[in-house]
Amino acid sequence: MNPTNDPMAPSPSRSHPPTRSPSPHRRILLLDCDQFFVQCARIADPEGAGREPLLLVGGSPERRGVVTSASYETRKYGARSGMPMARALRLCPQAKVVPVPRELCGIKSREVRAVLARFSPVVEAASIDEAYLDMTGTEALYDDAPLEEVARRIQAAVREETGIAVSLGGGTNRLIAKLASGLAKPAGVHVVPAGEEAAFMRRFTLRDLPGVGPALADTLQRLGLATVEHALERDEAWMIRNLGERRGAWLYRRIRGIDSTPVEPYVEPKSMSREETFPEDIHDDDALETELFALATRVGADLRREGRRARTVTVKLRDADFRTRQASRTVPEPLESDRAILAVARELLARLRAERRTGARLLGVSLSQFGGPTGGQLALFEEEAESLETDRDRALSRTMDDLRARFGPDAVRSGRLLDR
DNA sequence: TCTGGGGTCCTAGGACCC
DNA sequence: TCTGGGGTCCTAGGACCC
Repeated sequence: MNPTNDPMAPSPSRSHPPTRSPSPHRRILLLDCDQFFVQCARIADPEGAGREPLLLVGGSPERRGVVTSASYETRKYGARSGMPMARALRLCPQAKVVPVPRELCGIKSREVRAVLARFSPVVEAASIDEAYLDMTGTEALYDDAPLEEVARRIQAAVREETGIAVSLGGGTNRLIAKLASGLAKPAGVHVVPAGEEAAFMRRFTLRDLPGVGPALADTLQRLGLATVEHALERDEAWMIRNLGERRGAWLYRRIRGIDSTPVEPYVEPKSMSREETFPEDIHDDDALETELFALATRVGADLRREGRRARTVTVKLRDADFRTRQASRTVPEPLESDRAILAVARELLARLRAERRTGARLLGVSLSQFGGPTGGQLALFEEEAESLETDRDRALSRTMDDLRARFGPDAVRSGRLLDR
């Protein structure tokens, strides 16, 4: 099967400028900032972090932190992002540990995106340090230069204007671009020509594929499959029999380099959350409620800042033994006030605590189901909705937001919003 | 080794409706 | 009395990504 003839591929028109020679396939780039948080930490502190090759960016071991980004030099010792900082430091004791420079990372990320916006009208920020660009139909803009040449221009512009070193992968779809970017690092460009997708895929292990994590890799290993090469020998029916309808069909396409997922400039968020891992487990219910209050008001402020309301509140609790449990409740009328969010969250936390009473390692509050009320059932629950949140609650939360905006986050010590 | 914080998507069962 | 199928919503848990 030829991935470039994928009938699911979106038409390349959209808002693109007219093109002299419309290409029969898409041209997709993935830009990935090299060790992004390490680069930001070095820009933030040129004299300190900037001069230290052995640099680990992330949470301190005392706070049970993990590595957010490990410098290339520390990776030689086995340090990796996502690893507990305590372990990374055992592997590389000479390393300097610095916290993530959050604000600067946000600034740099926006700067990079601003550069990319000049190169394509279709840019999707996949994460703080990654973006997909759909370059389909922009050939004329770049004098029909090959995709690789365009990628190098983007790379140079980003470096010049933001000081951030990036790698780019390119191909006829997102999967190919993503895998190619891995080969491009550090500070390189790798473009897979149209028509060579299937051959390109043969070099990877199954675990290399985005979407294949430890669990699926394990399952596949038990089925006798470790590499793309191996998996290509099985037909689709075999995949579906062993992995299920959806996953089987998905993997069958994936190992052939087929991916019709479009590049989407903006996707509405579906949830927002705040959570915290405590330096030490919390056993006391009152202390836990104090943390719940802080988290609920933070996520509530986030919600109102985005002008949203939410119908579902979820409380997440991680016990001392790392078992994670959650409880959620969906109400008929969307909420936005701290008092209402907190009222639901307290009830959910009480339920989780009643089911299992051990030390709490992590607590989180998440909001989802944004938007209007459900139809139909509305009348039935009007009274309950009214008791959950009143105009007065909403007004109070907005006032608090204003005060914090004017006088700082600690301006208002709102004692017991809990009790009205 | 001792495991962050912010997300997305999928599955599966039960309730409820037609 | 016993037995349908499909759709949607809600809840809980898990996999996965950066």
